[in-house]
Amino acid sequence: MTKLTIQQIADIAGVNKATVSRVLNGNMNVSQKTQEKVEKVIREHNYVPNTIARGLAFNKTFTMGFCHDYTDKRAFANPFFYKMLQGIENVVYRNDYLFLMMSHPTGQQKKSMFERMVSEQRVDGIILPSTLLNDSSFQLLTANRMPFVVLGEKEFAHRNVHWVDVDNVQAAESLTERLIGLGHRRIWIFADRASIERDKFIQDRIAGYSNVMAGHGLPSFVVSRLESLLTKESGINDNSLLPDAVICCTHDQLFSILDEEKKEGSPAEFELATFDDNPLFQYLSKTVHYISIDLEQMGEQAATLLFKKINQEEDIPDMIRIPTS
Amino acid sequence: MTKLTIQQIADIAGVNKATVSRVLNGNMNVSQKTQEKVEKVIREHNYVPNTIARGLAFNKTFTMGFCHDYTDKRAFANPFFYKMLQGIENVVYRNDYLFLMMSHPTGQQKKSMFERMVSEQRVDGIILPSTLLNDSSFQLLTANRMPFVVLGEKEFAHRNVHWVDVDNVQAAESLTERLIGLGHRRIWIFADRASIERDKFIQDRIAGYSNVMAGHGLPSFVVSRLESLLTKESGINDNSLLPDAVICCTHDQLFSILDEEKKEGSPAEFELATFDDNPLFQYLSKTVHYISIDLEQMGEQAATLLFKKINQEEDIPDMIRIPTS
DNA sequence: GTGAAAGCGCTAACAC
DNA sequence: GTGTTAGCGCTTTCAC
Repeated sequence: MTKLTIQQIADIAGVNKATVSRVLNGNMNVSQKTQEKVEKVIREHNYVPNTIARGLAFNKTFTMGFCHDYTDKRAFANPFFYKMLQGIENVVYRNDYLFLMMSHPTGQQKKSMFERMVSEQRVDGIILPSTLLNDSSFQLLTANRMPFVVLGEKEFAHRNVHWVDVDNVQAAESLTERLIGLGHRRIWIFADRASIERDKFIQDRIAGYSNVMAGHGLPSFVVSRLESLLTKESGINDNSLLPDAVICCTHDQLFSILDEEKKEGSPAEFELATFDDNPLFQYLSKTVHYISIDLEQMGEQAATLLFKKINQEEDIPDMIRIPTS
Repeated sequence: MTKLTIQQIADIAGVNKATVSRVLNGNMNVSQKTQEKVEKVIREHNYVPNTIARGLAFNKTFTMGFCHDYTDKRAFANPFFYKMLQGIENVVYRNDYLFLMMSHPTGQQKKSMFERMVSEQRVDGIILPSTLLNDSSFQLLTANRMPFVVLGEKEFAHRNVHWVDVDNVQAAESLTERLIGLGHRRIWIFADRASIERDKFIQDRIAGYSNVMAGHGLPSFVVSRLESLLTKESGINDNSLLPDAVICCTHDQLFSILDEEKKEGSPAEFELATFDDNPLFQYLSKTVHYISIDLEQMGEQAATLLFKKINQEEDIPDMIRIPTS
């Protein structure tokens, strides 16, 4: 049994292939009787139309792509990343599209799958993480008139680029409120100096933290040196001068504190908090407070936005912020 | 600048589109002069042929797919998984194919992307993990004459299925040799009862371990209860009756031992060993010996095998075993 | 060596 | 309501 074509179905049903096409596409100009007859044949023969040919006729692929860089292991290690993919798929489904993933490894001489997919027009639109948006990928996308949506922090400034990102200010606010609610008063925030200047999301997190601290009449402390957090090296013995809780802006920082504690042998006397969950947390001796981000919603928003671009709708928001909980 | 077609290139170059096609496909029936002229136009206009149309003419997609189940987070959490994808891409490249990934989540009512990709013939072949091969996926693949290769342990017995797997016997042998080389003599192997009976890869690992132990005149101990490994509950105080090294057949078991040690507060006095690396290992207080598997090679082998099937070559091996180091 | 024309499987504009 | 035909962008006979 070789793959059936629309012509064969038409022959079996004793109609023209155009009629079969009409049935397939829910065109109303078909009599009840013919429709049922054709549907019966389709069902009995398990006929599935060839989307390649369909795409050629429509000049569409009915496919949405997601691009990742698998040299960036962090994303994949995060199980919530899959929640986001799930969110995208939900929306892709509703639009009867296919969803596929492709790679765009950094630092390769040959064309990445991303570059090929875009230049060969194998997808109607692409979702990509902000880490992959740079001059060259932007050029490629626009030169090929490929609609795209970016996930993550907005580093690459350009008009006509659409973003979906987490609301980091709000996230930091909620997290700080939570720690205060737990009775903490000497809450510090830990971020490295370079990223404070460079990364918008770090600045947002610090801003959210400061807002809440100020609102409660508490002082803010932004520290960027690991040593200042640890009793021994700071030489401070008076615990009241040290934090009772530390918010780490990134997971790397959180782990650096834990590593240091392990080396010193004695756990510092403060609680830890950070953004987003991590599968490692359950294996740690210390409890880590974190604020979780609804990545499924983030995926859904990104896909919805991309469909709007694909369908050339008006009034597309430049940026969507996902709240946290 | 809208997307160029072969016809436009032909017009610009002042030749027939068939000639352009011949140039694109390296057909030799083109004069040196014409060829250079056409190539120049192609280069100057950055023309990339539409693979969808190309595929329609060839009745091929020039695309290889990889299917995963993102409800199974283990695979993705393992950074070496990407080494495998890299291996696949290497081979896919050499064959001038595209490579894409799709999902096949378990327990969904609607058709998965995998099911759609297969039934709509969007790929020429598929690589899938053994966890996803079952009666229904097998049916679908064969009904659509879709070539496929399975990665991982051979659970689903069926003629005409091709597998690429790790050589678990050899892996266990190397690991055991290593531990003996480190001076260990009372080496035990830990595997849960159900999987000893059910899983071929566990049986292979135990076999490899037993071979080497026997070869050194040492006794083999296969244990499947956690308690028998831990001093306190076994009530044994004589350390010489307990192991000095334990090989865990799975990472789950390794972590169950670590959890138990943490609860008891005192680390057991034996070393741990297992198969395959894990990003968590560096965060553990205890050193874990492991044997690493060349997943890049595994990916390459799988893709090579799949191309052989796609090209309907003869003499395709049913199964390829990847050695470990 | 090159061009003209048919065809891959499908959709859509136009007849009837 | 249904059939006919042209065409999506490409490859591939088959002429010349």
